[in-house]
Amino acid sequence: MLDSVTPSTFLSNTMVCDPLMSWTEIFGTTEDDYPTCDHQTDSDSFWTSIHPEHWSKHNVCEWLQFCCDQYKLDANCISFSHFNISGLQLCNMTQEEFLDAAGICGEYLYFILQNIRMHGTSFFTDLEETKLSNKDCDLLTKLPPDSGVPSSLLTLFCSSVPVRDKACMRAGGISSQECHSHGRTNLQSSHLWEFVRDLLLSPEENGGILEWEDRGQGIFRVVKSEALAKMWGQRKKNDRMTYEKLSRALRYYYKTGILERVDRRLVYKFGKNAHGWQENKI
DNA sequence: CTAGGTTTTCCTGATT
DNA sequence: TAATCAGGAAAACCTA
Repeated sequence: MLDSVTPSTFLSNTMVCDPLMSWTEIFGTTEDDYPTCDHQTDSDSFWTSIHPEHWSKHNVCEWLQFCCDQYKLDANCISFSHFNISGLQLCNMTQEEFLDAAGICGEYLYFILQNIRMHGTSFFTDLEETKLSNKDCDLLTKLPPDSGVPSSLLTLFCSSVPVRDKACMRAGGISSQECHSHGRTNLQSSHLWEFVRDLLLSPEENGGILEWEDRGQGIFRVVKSEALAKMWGQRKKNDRMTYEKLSRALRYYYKTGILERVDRRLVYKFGKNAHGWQENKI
C-alpha cells in the first residue's frame, strides 16, 4: 500500500490491502524493528500498546523515525522541529497542521496515526492473521470522508490490485484510473513493470520519459531511455542502473505475458497479464 | 534455512 | 559507430 523500495514494506503495491490489517505484520514484531525502543520488551508493538495520546515527545520522534525506516519514507521531508511535541499534542494536530509539518509523507503518517488512535490494537489484532478480507477491504473503502483516511491513501490500496479484488474499491467510489493517476504514491511500485505503468499514468511525474503510442492497445514508447534507467535506479537505490540492464528486465516480461514484443526500437506493449493500465477499466 | 520469483549484471551476436 | 534488441547464464535480493 504505501509503497516501498522493497516489496515487503508497507507501501508495496503487491500487498494492496494487507498492510492495513495486521499491525504487527506491518511494523514487524522483532526488536530489530524498534532500533531505539528500550521499552520494547515483548513481541507486541509498542506503538499500539500505548495510546498515542500518552506518547512522550521521545516516543513521537521515535515513531516518526520508525515509520520512515519501515516504509522507506524520506525523513528529509519531515519538519522534525514541528514534532517536538507530546503524543497528546500530536493527536490534537489538525490534518492540515500535520501535513504541513510532515510534508509529502504527511498523508501516510497521518493515516497511520489515525488508525492507531481510532482502532488501537484491536483494529489490527482482531483481524485474521495477515490478509485483508474482502469484507475488511470493503469496510476500509466505506470509511466516511472525515474518518481521517486521506483519499490518496485509499488509492494506494487499489494500486495493482488483482482484478478479483477490485470490487472492494468500487465500493469506495475510487476507480482504478484514479488509483494510478495521483501523485507519487502510485509511483512506489515494487516491480519494474508497475513502475513503468504508473509513470505512464502520471504525466506530472513522467517528464516526457515515457509516452503512449497507442493508449487503447497499451503500446508505449520509451522516449528518454537514460532518464528512465536513472529513475528506476533511484527507485532501487542503484546508481549503476542502465537502460541496457533495465531493458533486459523488460524483455523477461515477454515470457510471463506482462509485456508483448513490438518490433520497434524502444517500443513496448502491455500484455494480457499486465493490469491497471487500461483507461476506464478496472 | 530453502525454494522460487524478480531483477541485476555480463556477455555475444544481430539489427537499426 | 553507437544505440538497441535478443537471450543465455549466473549472481543477487527478497519474500513466503
